[in-house]
Amino acid sequence: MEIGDRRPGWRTRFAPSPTGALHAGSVRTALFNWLAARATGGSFLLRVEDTDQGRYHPGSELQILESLRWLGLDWDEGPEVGGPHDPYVQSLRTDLYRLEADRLVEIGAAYWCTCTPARLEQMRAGQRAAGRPTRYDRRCLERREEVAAEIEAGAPAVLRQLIPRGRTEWEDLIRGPIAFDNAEIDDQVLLKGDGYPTYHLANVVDDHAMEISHVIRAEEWIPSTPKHLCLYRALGWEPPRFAHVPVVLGEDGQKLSKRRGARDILQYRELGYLPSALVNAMALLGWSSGTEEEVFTVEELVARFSLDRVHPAPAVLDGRRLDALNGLHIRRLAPAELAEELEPWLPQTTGEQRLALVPMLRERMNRLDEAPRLASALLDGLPTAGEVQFPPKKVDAATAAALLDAAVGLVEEGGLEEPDDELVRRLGAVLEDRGVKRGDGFRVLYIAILGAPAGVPVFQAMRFIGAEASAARLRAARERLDR
RNA sequence: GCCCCGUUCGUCUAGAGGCCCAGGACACCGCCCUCUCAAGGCGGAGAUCAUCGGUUCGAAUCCGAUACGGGGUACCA
Repeated sequence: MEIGDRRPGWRTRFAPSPTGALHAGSVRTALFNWLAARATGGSFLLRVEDTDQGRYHPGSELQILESLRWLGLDWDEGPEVGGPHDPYVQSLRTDLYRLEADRLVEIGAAYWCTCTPARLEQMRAGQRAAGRPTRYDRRCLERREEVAAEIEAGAPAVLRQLIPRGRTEWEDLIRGPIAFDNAEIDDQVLLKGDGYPTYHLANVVDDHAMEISHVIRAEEWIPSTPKHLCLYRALGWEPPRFAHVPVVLGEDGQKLSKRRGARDILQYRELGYLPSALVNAMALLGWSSGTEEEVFTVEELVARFSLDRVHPAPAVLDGRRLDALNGLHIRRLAPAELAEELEPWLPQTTGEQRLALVPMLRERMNRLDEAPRLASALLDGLPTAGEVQFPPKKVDAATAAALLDAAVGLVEEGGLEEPDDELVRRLGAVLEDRGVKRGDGFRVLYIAILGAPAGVPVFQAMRFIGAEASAARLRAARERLDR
């Protein structure tokens, strides 16, 4: 690295509004912000944007914090941890917005408006009918004295941004240059009738106050970025860099939305996904390492992440790929770690039991919720015979009987102390003598021990349930043959 | 309607003028390994690089138009 090439760490932020749970789309945006901060040795801030009282959803703030915590996206400043720019909740910062709003009025970058919603609606309907863009017609800008008098008399009013003439452009970190003709930009409401700021004002004031260096947000914000840039300019502030990340689409190709059944990110925990796998999968939506590696721990992502490797097209979260990735992450866990992850899924077990189960389960599951099914015959007893064909195909009853007899004898003599290879050899000999393939013949043992022709390795299973239980199950199967 | 963003195998993507009659991953199929099922290894199938037209000796890569998809167009964020 050359001298002068050192860039200071980025200050990024995730600014959710507490209107509901987080879904994969919003979490992916949070993740990119977090990764960008961590990758550059900067800071990641969390800010609650609760300026819309109408849409406030009680409890969702805690849900959001828990989601981020579960995924390991820790914040350096924000709710609960505080920081030099406290508070990190917009409803507690209204004085600040009011102050800057007054400044904007003074310098002529904003004006008060008393138009009623009904008039605005009528105005837009007319514009639309005429094939023109829908923008505020600045009626109140032209009648300032009247407006002032109306407000004096107690009329409700909003503050509008006065968009200057010209062009507004910026170099988007993901999309390159983007330009808007200011004539296309509406005179955005900055302060609502209830005194709260809109996102547009609050976001600019806070990002500046909190010294955010890079605004990484979803692409739906592209059309309002010029408004924000105009605000920065009017206030005399240097704007941050902008990066608009692509949206995440559902498997139906539509944008994820709560309305269309996008699931709360915490539901993935309930479904048996590991946070590291989810983070890995979300990082791969739009971002790629540039190498052929794709399975990454969170630390590996931090070491590799860079915003300029983000692809601008929307991406679909593929459940099958997530499952496969989750399986890979499960297999990457140390046995003790997996045993611990399994606790909620196998509540009837001890830690020691789970550790013994891990070698049997780890290659066989992509999601933790598969553990109960895989371990059921070992923990809950043999399932009822049901539909299973016994003896299985390609195995005659006499061979099955001989195999089971041999197995019972072996188990009772303490044969389970022997290594697998030895057991396979000794029981396999019984089958070979009768011309039955081991693979076919051993299904008899699987059905006897697990109640199904396939499952976790049968000798390991027998050791887990113990010699006594194993012998009992083998005998029960032997008796079934006689009936 | 108006504005903006996007478009490579079913899905996620690599690709920044010749290395690409396009590479990887998931899913799918086959083989190997093997006490079953998996896991793992190897191989296969799968993309006229949205379309059309330019630029160029040469284009997935540059330019333009069109189509399609997405987003915005609120006193929501």
